[in-house]
Amino acid sequence: MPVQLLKIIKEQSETLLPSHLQKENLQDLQEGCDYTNRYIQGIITLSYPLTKLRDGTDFFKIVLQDSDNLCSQINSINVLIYGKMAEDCAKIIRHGETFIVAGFKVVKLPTAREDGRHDCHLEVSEETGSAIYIYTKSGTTAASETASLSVAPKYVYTPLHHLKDGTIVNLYGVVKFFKPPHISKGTDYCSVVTLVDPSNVKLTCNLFSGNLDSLPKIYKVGDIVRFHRIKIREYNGQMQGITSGGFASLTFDGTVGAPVVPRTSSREYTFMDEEQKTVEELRIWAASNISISGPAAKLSGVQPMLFFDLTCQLIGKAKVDGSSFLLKVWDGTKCPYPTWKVPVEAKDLEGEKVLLHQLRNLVVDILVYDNHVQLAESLKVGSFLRIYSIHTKQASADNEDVSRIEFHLHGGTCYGRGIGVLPESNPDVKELKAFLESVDLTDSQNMESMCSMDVDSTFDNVTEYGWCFFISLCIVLQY
DNA sequence: TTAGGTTTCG
Repeated sequence: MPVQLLKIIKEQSETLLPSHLQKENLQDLQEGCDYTNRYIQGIITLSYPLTKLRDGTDFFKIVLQDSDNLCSQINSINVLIYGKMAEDCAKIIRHGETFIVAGFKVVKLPTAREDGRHDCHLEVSEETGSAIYIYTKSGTTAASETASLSVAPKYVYTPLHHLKDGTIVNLYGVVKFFKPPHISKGTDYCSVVTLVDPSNVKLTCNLFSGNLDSLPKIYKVGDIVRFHRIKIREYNGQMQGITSGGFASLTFDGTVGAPVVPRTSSREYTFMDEEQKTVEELRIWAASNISISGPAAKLSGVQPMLFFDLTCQLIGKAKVDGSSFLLKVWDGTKCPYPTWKVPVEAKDLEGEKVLLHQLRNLVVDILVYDNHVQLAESLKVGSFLRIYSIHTKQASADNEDVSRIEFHLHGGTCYGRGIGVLPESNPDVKELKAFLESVDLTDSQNMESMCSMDVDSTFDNVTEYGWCFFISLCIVLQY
């Protein structure tokens, strides 16, 4: 049986291996030595597609990380598997699982590696007497002829002050700063996240993915994240994290006492009591060590010349020109200043016209620029957003004697400037929805008549449309 | 590859 799936019980994995096998350290591997009765154990951090060599031999390559020495400079190694074993392994293995190989050959590479991996690789095949043991999760019986029960792999989490250049690690952190996912200048979405932990070390991570959904779902400073398989590099004298193959994340609300429910796009993830405890401990630490009082504001609290984060509902949107896009939003409160209206062609405006008119004194126009345009175009009317670092600017048009407040989301991502879509399950969204449903639109009309400075009125006879508006509003708010 | 935190052309 070349590839065996083993059942492991907590830490006692060795007892299930043949007794003649001795463990070898990754750091001590040398070309030319006899490893017939030695084994290397590690976590699978990367695997490549199964291929065939020119002579028809199956070939499968994986990267193994030494889970006992996560902090050492060189802690991973390429494992090249040939023949039947390659085929078997390709069917069975998953990232994060523990992999043991015995009876391998060590081959030194001609040039030094620069990616933190060992300068040798392991060659493994049935013909040379190799044996492979995989600790797999229960249920993954795909290609196994043997019993295949086991516990989930045990992950090791590195505190932020123990990170070393060139390693791939798992870690927890509290979000101190973040840029919501935005389109990078390359091919992927990018999110920048700065974490801290009780060691008081900061780590800025550059996360990239072609799939928006696989980046962490961070909504506010103070959220807690768990990253798996993040690569650590030194940049400008500081450690930096960057996504590597197999990167996965969980995000938790950072509020003490809130349910510990991970936000993730992974179909499968491990999350046990121990991890729940870690999240709860980090919440308590963060409560007294992180300032989460962000620049959030309601529209009723905005002032000219201010940057703030707005949680709101999208009511309408419109193309303006190639480099800017209009979002019409509300949060149920009224801005104390007259606000600008961005002129757009009626045909370019998407959104329920009746509702837009009904809410016209509560809706504000936010003009987003450059890199935010593409994301803004994709937003669905009715969805809930958090727009980060909106700039309010006071400006008066030549033909008006009153100055109006303009809302801009400038280009770029400084200070986390960007747009995030919040799910309906988000506590802030639930609160906002309840508030929006309670807004008395009769009052809104009254406010209009009382507010002499507000000159926006396309047509004033609202009573004529009253019931129609009310019913439409009820329908929209239902969704 | 991309970004690498530290606000604004509009």
